[in-house]
Amino acid sequence: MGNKNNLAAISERTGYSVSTVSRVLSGKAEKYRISAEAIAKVTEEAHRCNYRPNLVAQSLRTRQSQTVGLVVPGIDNPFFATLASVINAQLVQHGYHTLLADSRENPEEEIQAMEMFQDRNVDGIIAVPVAPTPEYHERVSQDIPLVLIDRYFDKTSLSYVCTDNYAGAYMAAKYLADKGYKRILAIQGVPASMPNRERVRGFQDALHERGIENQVRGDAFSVENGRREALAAFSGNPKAYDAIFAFSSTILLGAISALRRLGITEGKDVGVISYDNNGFLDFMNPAVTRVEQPLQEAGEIAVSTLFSFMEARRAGLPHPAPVQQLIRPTLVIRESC
Amino acid sequence: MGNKNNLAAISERTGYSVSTVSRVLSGKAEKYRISAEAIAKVTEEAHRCNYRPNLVAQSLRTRQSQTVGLVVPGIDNPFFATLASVINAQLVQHGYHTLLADSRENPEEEIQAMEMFQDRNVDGIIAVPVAPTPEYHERVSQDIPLVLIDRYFDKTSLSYVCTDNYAGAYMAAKYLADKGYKRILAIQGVPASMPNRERVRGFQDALHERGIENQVRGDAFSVENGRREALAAFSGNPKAYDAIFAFSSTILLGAISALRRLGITEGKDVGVISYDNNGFLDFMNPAVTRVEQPLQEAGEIAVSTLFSFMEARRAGLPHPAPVQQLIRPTLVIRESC
DNA sequence: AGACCATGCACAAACGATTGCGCAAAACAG
DNA sequence: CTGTTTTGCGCAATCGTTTGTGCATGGTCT
Repeated sequence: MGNKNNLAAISERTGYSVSTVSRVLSGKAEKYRISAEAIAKVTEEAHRCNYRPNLVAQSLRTRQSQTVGLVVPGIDNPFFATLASVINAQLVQHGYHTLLADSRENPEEEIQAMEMFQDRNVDGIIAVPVAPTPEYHERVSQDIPLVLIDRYFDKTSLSYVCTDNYAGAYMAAKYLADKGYKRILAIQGVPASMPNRERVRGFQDALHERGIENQVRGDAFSVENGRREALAAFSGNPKAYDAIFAFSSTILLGAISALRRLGITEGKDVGVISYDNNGFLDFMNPAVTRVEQPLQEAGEIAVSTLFSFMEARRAGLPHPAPVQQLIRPTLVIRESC
Repeated sequence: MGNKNNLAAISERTGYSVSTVSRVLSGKAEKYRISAEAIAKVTEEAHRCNYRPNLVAQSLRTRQSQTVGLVVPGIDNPFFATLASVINAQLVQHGYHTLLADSRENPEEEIQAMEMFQDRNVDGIIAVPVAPTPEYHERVSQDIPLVLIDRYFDKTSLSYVCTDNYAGAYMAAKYLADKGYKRILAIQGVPASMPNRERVRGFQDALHERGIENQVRGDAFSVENGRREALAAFSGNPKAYDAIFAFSSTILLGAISALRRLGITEGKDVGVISYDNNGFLDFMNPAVTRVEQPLQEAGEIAVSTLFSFMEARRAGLPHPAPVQQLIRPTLVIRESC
C-alpha cells in the first residue's frame, strides 16, 4: 500500500536496487544479466502495485517524449479535423501521442506553437504550415524531425506530403469544359498558400488550353468568402457564369447560399464543382461533384515519413533525404454539373 | 554561442549561481532579494541566448505541466472538432495546452487515454465520456481535476457541463406537433449515452402529452444507422411516418439519403428535424430545422470550472463542490418541417 | 593454489529545473 | 570593538528515470 508508485518504492519493497528494477521493467533484463529470480520478484511487485513509469521523468532523462506535435490552421474545419483524426490514430498505433495546436491561419501563433513543441521536447512535428516563407520551419527542422502536410513551400528542402492540387484542379476544370460549360468562375482560398496557387494554375491551364472563358476571385477558405464573391459575381448578371468551381467545401456552401438568394438554382442554372472531401456533399441536393483528396493515405505517409526521420535521429544518422510527395486526388462525379 | 541553453549555462556565463538565475527568470527575484545588478545581467544574458525553460524538467520538479488532457469519442466528428477547437482556444488563452486523445467510442481506449494523461502529469482532464458507468472517472477525479462535457453520468459527484437534452428534444417534438405532424419517428444514437436517453425522454414526453403517435429506433450516431433505420421504417410504407426527428446530423444525412432512394422528398412528403449544429444544415435544400447546442458557452464553462478545481488543488484546498450544469439549447427554425 | 572469467547486482552521475536552508559580508547598533 | 541584523546569494537536495562503471561472489582452468 506504499503511497508512492515509483522505482524507488519497488526497489525498497523487493530489496533490489533502483537500477535493477529499472532494467527489469524496461525490458533490459538480459542485457544486464539480471537473475530469473530478481525478474520474477520485481515484475510481480510492479504488477501488484500497478506500477506505471513517470513519463515526465523518463522524458527528461532520455530526451524522448513519445509525443508528436500537430499544428493545423483550424481544428474546427472538418478537413483538418479529419486530418488530425487520421494522424492521431496512426500515432497511437505506434505508441505515440498528439500534442495539439491551432495556428488559426496565423503565422505568429504557428511559431508559438512550434516553440512550445520544442520546449516540451516533442519527438517530431507534423504541420500544415501557414507561414508565408519556409525559413522558420527549415530552422526548426534542423533540431526536430518535421513533415508538412496539405500545404508546403515552393523551393525548400522540407519534407511534405500533399495532394497534387494542380492535377486536381486541372481534372475538375477539364471535366467542366467537357460538359460544355463556357464561362467558368473559380472562387479561390488563401491566395498565397501553395495548394491554392497550384489549383489556380491547374484551373487556368486546363481552360486556356481549351480556349474557355474563366476567372478567379476570392481570398479565403471560408463560407463568407464564397458567399461574398458569388454575390458580387452574379448580382449584376445572373448569367455572368455558367459554372462555379469552389476551392473548398466551405467556399461552396457560401456560394450556394448566395445563388439561392439570387434565385439561381445550383446544378440547373449554374453548374457547381468543389474541392474537399466532406461526406455531406453527397447529401446536398443535387449531390456535389468534387475533387477528393486521399486524406487517410496522406496521413499515413506523413506519419511514416516522420518516424523514419525520428529513427535516423535516434540512431545518430544524418537526416535522410527529404520526402516530397504529391498524391493524386480523385474526381467524384455526382449531379451538380 | 553556448550550445546548451539552460540555467547552468547562463549561470556560468553571468557568474551567478543556478539558483539565482532560476529565481530571476521565474520572477521570484524580489522574494529572494536579488540585487538589481544581478537581475539586469541575468535577464540580459537570457535574452541574448534566447533562453526558454525546459518544460519537461520544470514539470518533473513542480508536478505541473501546463497541459490539459482532452478525450473525445471521435475528433473527426465535426461536433467534437468544434468542441475541441473551443476548448483548446480557451486553454491557450490561459497559457495551457492540449494533449489530445480519441476514444473512438470505446471505453477501453478511453481508460488508456486517461492513464496516459496521468502518466504525463496533466494538470486536468476534460472528457466526453463513453464508459457505461462513472466508477473509473470518479477514481481519476480524486487525483486529477476532471470535468465532463456533452455527456455525463446519472447519479454522480462528477462535474459536468452539458446541454439540456431533455429540453431540446421536448422543444423539437413540440414544434413538430404544433406544425400538425401526426406520426413521428425518432432515429436515436447510442442508446445508453445520457444525451440520447434524455432526448428520448423529452421526445416521448412531449408527444405522449399531446397524444401523438411516435416511435424510437436505431442505435448509433452514424450515417449508416440513419440510413438503415429510415429504409426499414419507410420501405414497407412510404407514408409510415410524416416526420423524422434525427438525433444527430450524421443520422439525418443517412436518413435523407434513404428517403431519396425511396423517392420520398424530405421537407415535402416527410418533415425532418435534427439535433446538432453543423453549419451545413443551412445549405441543404430545404435548410434543416434543428436543435442547436451552445458549444462556445459549454466549452468556456468547462474550462473555467476545471481551472477553479486546479487552483483549489494547487492551494491545497479540498475539492470544491461539483459543478453540474445543463445549458438550454435553442431551436433554429428553417424550412424542413 | 593462483589466475581468470562470468555472473548478478549496486553506486552514483546524469537530465534541467525549483527551493529550503544557511552562510558570508556589509551595515548598523550599543 | 563586539554583537545583531540585514542583504545578497550559493549549497545541495529533490522530482523519477536511465545507464556507465565497478565490485563482490563463485566457478573454472592450469
